Amino acid sequence: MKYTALKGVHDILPPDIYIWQKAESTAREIFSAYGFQEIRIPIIESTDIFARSIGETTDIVEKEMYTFPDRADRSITLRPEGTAPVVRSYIENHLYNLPSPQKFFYSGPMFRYERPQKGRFRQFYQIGVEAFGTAEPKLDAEIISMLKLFLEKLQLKELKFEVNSIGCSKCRPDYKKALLNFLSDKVSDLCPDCSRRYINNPLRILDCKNSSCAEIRKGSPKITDYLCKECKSHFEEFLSLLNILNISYNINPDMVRGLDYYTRTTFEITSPEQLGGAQKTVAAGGRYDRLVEEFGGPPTPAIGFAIGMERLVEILKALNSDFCIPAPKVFIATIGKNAGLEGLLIAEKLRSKGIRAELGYDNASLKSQLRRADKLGSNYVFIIGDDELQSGMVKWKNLKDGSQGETGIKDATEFKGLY
RNA sequence: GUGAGUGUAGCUCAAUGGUAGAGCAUUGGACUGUGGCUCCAAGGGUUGGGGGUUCGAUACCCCUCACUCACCCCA
Repeated sequence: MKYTALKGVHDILPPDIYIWQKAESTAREIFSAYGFQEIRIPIIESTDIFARSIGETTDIVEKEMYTFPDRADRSITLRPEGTAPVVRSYIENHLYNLPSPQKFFYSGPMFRYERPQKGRFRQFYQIGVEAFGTAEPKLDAEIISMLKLFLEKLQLKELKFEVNSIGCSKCRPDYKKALLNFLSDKVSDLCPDCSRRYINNPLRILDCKNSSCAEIRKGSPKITDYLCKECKSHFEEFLSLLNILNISYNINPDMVRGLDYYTRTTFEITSPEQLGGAQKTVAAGGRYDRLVEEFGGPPTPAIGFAIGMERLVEILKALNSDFCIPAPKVFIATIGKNAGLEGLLIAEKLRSKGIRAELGYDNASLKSQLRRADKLGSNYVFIIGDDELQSGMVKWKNLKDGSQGETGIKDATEFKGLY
């Protein structure tokens, strides 16, 4: 094959596209009900927007970004995630002058240069939301509830909600110190990755899947025991609201998100492994109360999440949820040139009324036209040949029950079966 | 970046070193103007690419490319 898609990118074709559309329209419907408005952000940004927000030492920034110089030698990056561009836009367009909180959603492709596998791609799609301007835990709970409602609308019930609080700039250093202290005499027993993390990013040791590391960190201090007064009460209120909203969740004190900007609330929605492969996180997010300020905006607490569309769609397919594939209302089979013209006129009239009408082509035999009508799932066929032109009638046939009859050519477009 | 597996028809897969096949799909016919079911037929292949061993390679060896899965990381 001469031309193939690049590694880790893929075409989304029918019939899968209907699952995507269903997920997207459901997101729009639910998110709008919560007051989230769509914003469209660029796919390319200055590299430092991502480097500064996600964190210089994270894997995303260190080795996964599609970064290249443009013609004027500026460093450009294909967005690996949506939060940083939305924050940039929020500040650049002075959206903080609008009444708070401001709530947005976006949808589109993200890019990360990784080895592809099930549920992980170089170009992948996210639907994400970001809400700015209040630190109240009510917003955190509302957002989780919105996500739950969205998933329920799509008939997904087997997903698990995990929540945690990773504190703030005040309390996290204390916890980090306690963790380092706990691990100090065990560093040599950690896996090579984790001994590196001990230096750059000790919190990440918590979610290492290596079984010996899991053993070593048994009995390690928990972040939730080290939260400062404010973070602690924020977390407790958040949890009590989840209870009031009847949302079941696990507190997972080992869940550390991979991006540097997170503070306080973090959460993940995961699927059972048999549904989505090893990449089981379908949606994830958290608070980033300092990021707007760090980007040069006014101090503005914020929270958001992103849904991995490919992973979501994979689960929907595994669950065999049925999504309707649009079928034509009527297929117009014609025999001969004159009848072909008459069929074209009828089809055009129906289409202008928004009714999907298909035509037979290429002088195909009536049989093959009917076969095609059947394959398309058409409800009705109209049959027009010389006999019909003579008598001024159209033969109709209902392909679902096999009934047939005649109607005048003049009022074929009013045929009751089509409405 | 690391490791493993797989590449044969549009798809799913056979062919144990001896003439590349089946099912499904496609197109046509049986049924000259009536779909689905059935039967018949046809089209469709440089066996991913390159090299090697051999009288002979889809099969064995080497290289390469692609895909898949997993690690890592993340949505």
